[in-house]
Amino acid sequence: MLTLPFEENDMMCEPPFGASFPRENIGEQRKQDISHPAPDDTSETKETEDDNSERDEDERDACNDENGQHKRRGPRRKSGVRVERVKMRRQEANARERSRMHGLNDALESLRKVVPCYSKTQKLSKIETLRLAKNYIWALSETLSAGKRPDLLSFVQTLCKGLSQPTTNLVAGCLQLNARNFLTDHNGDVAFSGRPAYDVMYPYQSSDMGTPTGHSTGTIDSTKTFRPYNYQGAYESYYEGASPEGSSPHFESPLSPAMNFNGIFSLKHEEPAEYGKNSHYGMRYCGVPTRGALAQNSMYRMSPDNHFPYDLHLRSQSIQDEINAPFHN
DNA sequence: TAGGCCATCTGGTCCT
DNA sequence: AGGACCAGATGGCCTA
Repeated sequence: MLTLPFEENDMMCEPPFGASFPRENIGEQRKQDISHPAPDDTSETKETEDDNSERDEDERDACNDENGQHKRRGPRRKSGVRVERVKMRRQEANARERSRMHGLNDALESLRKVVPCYSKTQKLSKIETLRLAKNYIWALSETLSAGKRPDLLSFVQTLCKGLSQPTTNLVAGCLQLNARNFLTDHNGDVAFSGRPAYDVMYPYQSSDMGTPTGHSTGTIDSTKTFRPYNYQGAYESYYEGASPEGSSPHFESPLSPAMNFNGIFSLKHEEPAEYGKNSHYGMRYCGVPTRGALAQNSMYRMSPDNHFPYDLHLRSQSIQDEINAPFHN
């Protein structure tokens, strides 16, 4: 049984109209008044109206029965069949609608996994996911057009534009968490200690990047301008001697987030098994470095010594404080 | 308890 | 006619 019995649905839809009527959408009420004849004092559905019409018909039948007896006429029976069919179609439509919404939610979940902050335990709301995704695209575009390495703080501030305070905190928390992987050196510059944040969150086999599963667009080909970059290999080799994860979160997963850049982003993320444990959130640096033409002025360029593509300027004070500053004004 | 978020139902509209 | 899409309504759940 996919839905509640029809009668129950009717009951659900029969609260007094005035009692539940919005709230704030006066303008929409006008719109609704145009498209929907205003119900008197109920929000009965069309189906209930059908039922009412049936009842009315019954009453008319009863009234028209000169003998004072209930008479069932032909058309009445036909109407019952029709109503049954309407009910069935309505239930089928409900099932389709549920399925459609599930598909939409699946897509949204996929989106959650490729935006910079993902937690299985503390999911971003739908609206925040969309906002963050938009900001993320915007931030990456800005960075690419700027042609230089982004400042982490400004990058995150762009990410957090328009986001709610809780989401901002979450994103900032992601960065702070992963910022622990970075230690400032004596010059105040940033040196990386341990695996890069991305890698920490998404460990994968080096070979996976070359042959990403799913919708990879980046065939490794030396003739191509862009080619998928093997984060793992580069970072592992570069930070080989660095301290291990230490206290940073470590997620064991054979899954690989394939990220290829071929003029467009092609992101693939599969959820690490350990993801979300201990309330850890992942900040993934989804910029894709190349060794080709783009690399010339790109912040994604991987220098010969394989520096981390992001120039991280971690100040003494909390990143989160700075990010949150606009909210306190 | 109020408010936010979500799933579901529902009817309207558009398209095939 | 029927399906897809959309938006409004509603109730449940959760959290501050």
